[in-house]
Amino acid sequence: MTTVRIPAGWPATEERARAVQDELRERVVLDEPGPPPGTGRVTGVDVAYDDERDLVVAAAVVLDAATLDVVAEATAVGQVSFPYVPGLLAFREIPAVLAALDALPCAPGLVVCDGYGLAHPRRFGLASHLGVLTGLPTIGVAKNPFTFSYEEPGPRRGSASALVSGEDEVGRALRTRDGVKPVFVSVGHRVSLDNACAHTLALTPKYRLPESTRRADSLCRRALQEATP
DNA sequence: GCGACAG
DNA sequence: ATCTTGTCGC
Repeated sequence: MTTVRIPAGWPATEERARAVQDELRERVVLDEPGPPPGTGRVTGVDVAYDDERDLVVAAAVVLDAATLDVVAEATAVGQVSFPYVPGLLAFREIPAVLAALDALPCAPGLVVCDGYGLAHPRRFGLASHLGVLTGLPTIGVAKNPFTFSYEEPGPRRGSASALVSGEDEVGRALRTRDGVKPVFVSVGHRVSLDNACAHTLALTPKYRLPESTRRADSLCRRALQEATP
């Protein structure tokens, strides 16, 4: 397990963090379709915390997109770099996620984040931010609708409806399993919304959440246990 | 002003 | 995120 380094100039206040989002937002690429589902590699990233010691552990798990077999994995531990503030999640999670991605022995391909991308108060969520910093194609798959509204999609797997912020469609509520609560998909960087949903469906042959995030979630929890006496 | 609010 | 056992159902 490698160690997290907090990037130079990492914001220390909410005001500065919002300014960074407003600045980096300009660099998001939204006009690329992204890699075709079922090809190449897909990497799930997730983070776990120990609030007692202000510890954070991130995991990155690389899957073969066709078989969903694990190809590689890496973890990173470090000190928490920012409190949890709705809308500023990226500043809490990204340093650890970057360290885990750096520790991988191979290229990650498409990165699937636990959270949002475009669906964000300033249109620059975790997935967008990670995409801009790494240049990698990214998407966000969240478990909750955050502050957004949506119409309940149809009951079957594959049904989807718009995730709405005012006038804009910022993502999609996507049913990944029959009769189960939808997930909330949004674009991060260099991937279209249709393609992001197709990837999400390809990653959910058995469970509600993408196999990538399930793997990353269990790995970072295990690693946190081992890092905590 | 008050409440809600990804993880 | 995290605290947490058993339990209902395929």
